[in-house]
Amino acid sequence: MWSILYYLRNNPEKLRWSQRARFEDENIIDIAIKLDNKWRKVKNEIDQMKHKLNIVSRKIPRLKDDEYRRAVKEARTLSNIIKQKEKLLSDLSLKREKILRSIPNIIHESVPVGRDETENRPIRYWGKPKVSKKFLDLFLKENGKYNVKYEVTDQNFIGHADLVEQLGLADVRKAGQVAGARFFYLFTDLVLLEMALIRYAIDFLLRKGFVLVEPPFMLRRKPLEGVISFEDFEDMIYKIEKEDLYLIATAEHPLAALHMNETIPKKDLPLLYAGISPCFRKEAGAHGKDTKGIFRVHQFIKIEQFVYSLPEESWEWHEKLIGYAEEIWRELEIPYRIVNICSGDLGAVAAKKYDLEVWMPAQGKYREMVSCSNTTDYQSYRLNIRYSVSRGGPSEGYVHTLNSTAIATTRALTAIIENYYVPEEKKIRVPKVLKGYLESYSDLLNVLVLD
RNA sequence: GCCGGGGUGCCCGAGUGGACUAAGGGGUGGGCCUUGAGAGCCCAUGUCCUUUAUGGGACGCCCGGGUUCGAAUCCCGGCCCCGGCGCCA
Repeated sequence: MWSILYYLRNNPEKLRWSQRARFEDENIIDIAIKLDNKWRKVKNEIDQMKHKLNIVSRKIPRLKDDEYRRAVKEARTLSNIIKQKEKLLSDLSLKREKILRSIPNIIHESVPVGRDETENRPIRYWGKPKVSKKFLDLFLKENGKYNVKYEVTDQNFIGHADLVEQLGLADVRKAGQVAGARFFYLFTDLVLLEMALIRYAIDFLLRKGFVLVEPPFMLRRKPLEGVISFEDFEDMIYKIEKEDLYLIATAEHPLAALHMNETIPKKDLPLLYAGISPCFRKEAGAHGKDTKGIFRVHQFIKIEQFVYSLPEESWEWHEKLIGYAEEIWRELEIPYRIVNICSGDLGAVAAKKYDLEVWMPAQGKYREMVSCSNTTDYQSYRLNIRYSVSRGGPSEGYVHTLNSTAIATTRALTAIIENYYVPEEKKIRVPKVLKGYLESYSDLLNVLVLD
């Protein structure tokens, strides 16, 4: 049974608590309960009337003359009453479904309760960030109370936006003229580095047992509604004019839709998919944020981890997915921290979310590179994805779905650029794990150095 | 884009206005049989509702409307798939 409906009928207090933790309307739960009860009552009434009608209707072909006419008349009357009542029911049913779907995912107990991103909780650190003196206070204020090693330096780091321009790696200004803000042209070195990142992430996930998928880059509204919430539509989704098609904002969307309306045999779970796709985002809710460079852009390429799991295994998988992302960033040798996103900052879809934030020396901050969510049955309910004991058997419940970034190219590039820039040489060193992918181009590289 | 054919359960496939069961086969789960396996036989195998019943009921044949006492079946609109033509990286 869908968890929202289960708790609505058996333990509504849990839903009220979740709503409170999210700083969202608690009354919606009681409205939903009332609507659900009313709907069930009316449905039951109609079912009984339909039963009567079916009995009359079925005997009609065996009747003659007066009996026949009487029965038809009775059936007609019943039929009309039912039709009227059904209008009420379909109305109720729509309202009920709408309100049920508007309830955000139930937050997990381990999610810190907090109002906004300032209350997100760092849970572990890796690496030793180099902190410029001018950022030290800020750094300590945010991270000082946690177990973090760091190194104070006199060095003044240059931001990636300035670097790519100075080194001729990208042209954001020209892209602005031809496409608008938050677009970019990347040139040889950066494109090759991007390709290397992609190849690296793909190879990494293939070794972990993921099935590599290139999904549709556009989706119809129906499947998209199953994987994102209404706000997401407004804030991030581009629509194709005059068609029922939307550009995907991440491979998560088509990967979740891959098993739409299916019942998956238990023994096939978990299903692990590594998606590769471009991602298109309006970034509508981000005016003025990260306007320079290629940190926050309208399009990028992303390698995404996506898992369908049994409900009882999804929390284990959540830890594994963030673990894989961490492995990737450890291998790239860039300091990071893992943040447990607090209740108020959690989107409607996720029950719990970890961000992996890497150290950006020029900003003096950790910045999000990876977002790893357990969406439990939020998406699987909407997309009708269940699991069963055996192939073709009756379903036992909804699967859980999880998603996590492996590598989002433009962001990963900014992290590499800032962390691997060697000012004395005006060069960018290539992380060890990527060298193998770039060796064959070594004589063509202008700014990247393989050592 | 145009013309033609099609969409039935987990799969194949019958059914073109009314049998209180969507035939039949396959798959899957369980049982019987067997020293064990296989074969064979039996049962089960969509969703929802029902103040919980070895119970009862509604719905379900691509989606949405309509006609009818009654629709998988007839009508209208949409989506998708296959074939042919056109266009095309």
